[in-house]
Amino acid sequence: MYVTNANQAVDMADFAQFPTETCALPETRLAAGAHLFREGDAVTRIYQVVAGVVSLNRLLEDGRRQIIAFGLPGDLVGFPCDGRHHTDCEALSLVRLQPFRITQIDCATGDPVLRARFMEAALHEIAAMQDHFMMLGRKSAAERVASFLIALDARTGQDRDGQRRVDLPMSRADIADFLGLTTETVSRVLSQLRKSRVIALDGIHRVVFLRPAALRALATGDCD
Amino acid sequence: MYVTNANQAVDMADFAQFPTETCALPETRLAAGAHLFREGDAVTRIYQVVAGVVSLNRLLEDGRRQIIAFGLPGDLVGFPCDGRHHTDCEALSLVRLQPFRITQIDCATGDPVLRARFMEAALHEIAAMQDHFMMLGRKSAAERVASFLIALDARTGQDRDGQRRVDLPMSRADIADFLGLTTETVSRVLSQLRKSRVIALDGIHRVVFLRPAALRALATGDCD
DNA sequence: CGCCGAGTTGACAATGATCAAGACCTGTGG
DNA sequence: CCACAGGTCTTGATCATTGTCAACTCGGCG
Repeated sequence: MYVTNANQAVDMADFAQFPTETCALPETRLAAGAHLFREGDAVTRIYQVVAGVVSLNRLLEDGRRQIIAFGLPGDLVGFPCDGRHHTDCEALSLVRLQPFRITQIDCATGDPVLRARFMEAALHEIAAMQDHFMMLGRKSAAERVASFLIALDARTGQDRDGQRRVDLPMSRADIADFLGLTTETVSRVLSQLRKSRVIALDGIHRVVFLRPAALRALATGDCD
Repeated sequence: MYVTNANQAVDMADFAQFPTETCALPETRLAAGAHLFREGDAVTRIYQVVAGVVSLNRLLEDGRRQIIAFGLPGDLVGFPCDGRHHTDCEALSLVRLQPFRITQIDCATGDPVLRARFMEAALHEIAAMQDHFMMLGRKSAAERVASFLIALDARTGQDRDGQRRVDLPMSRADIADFLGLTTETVSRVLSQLRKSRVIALDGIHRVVFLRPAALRALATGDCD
């Protein structure tokens, strides 16, 4: 999952399920904290997240971390480049994944339907990453957090009592590493949104949208 | 072109030329400042840069700009998503481009060889963008500029008198919008590198690498 | 020669990072 | 069921990096 402009829905979730019957590999399960693959690993499978959340990470030698994307249900993770993974993939919760053999995609012997869907997913991935660049390069801390909440809501938000609410299945540190901020800054922005009654926090890992319009304005910088 | 870690060569340039004979469309020429396409345009062609440089841009309503990537000779630009372009594409110099019909790629009627190369290019694009995330999210201004010079050198650098030298075909503002900085900061970092004898500036648009090792150390943060 | 845009440099401000302390969950064991 | 321990989260104080605003220089071109 990447963060997009408020007015652009993230549509990875709209993808039709991959045709599992054509290449039935058993579902993989992963406990929170476990790694599915690491940067540099040879790619033999790609995975569609069925349930739970994963993160795609890159590390710098000195420990700085950037989360490239979160993998939510419906997302495809593990795009190869020259046969290798270019990120770590870590489970943030109990995760279920549907694996697909890479051989079914990258050569002429594979399934054309699967290959076409894979191509489509890769192009969506590129478009989503392009949106995310704008955020990392040009948006303020408040804009980033607001954009993140809106994007997450578009993917996994629920209606309850006429209010949108969204779970944050990841830690503040994960959010910070995704947005290019520190945990302290993420925490401060959330507190500020809470104090200004734009959101409410229902426990640490659930956000209720009190004034969605204000949040949208914040995300796009229209509040000035 | 994206900026990668210093130790990872940008390899888009290694791609075999696309088989132009299979779908011979005439080369497109574009003057500096002209737009090849804009965000939202329907995608009918994708293009391989033959000569010159283009930039792929995204804009925020308030004018903030992020350059997603520079398109250097060999690079493929115009990846579609749901049939639309998701960035503007602007020529930064006189540019020559080889167009390809999108119909040859996205459906079963297309050329399999071309489609495979397109797939490969898309996956390389994803990997390159992942590298760039680390820079925008986690690197300091000096690290970004140093990384940028090294990445550009890997693509278009020349040897002369035993020294590497690289042209900067874009303005300081373009570099800033690519790196998520301001023109002033880019200028200051370049001045500082010049004063510390890491680089020399041979005119505004040419950099000579005096101490490449120091530049590499700077790019990866090893200088501390 | 003078103009004009791009680039550079300086002074200052602001945003977000860092460092530190305290509060709050959550799981474990008595 | 409660107490404790360890991590996560929040909040405050301070600092550093980078952005902003402004002045000035440089280089190309009429």
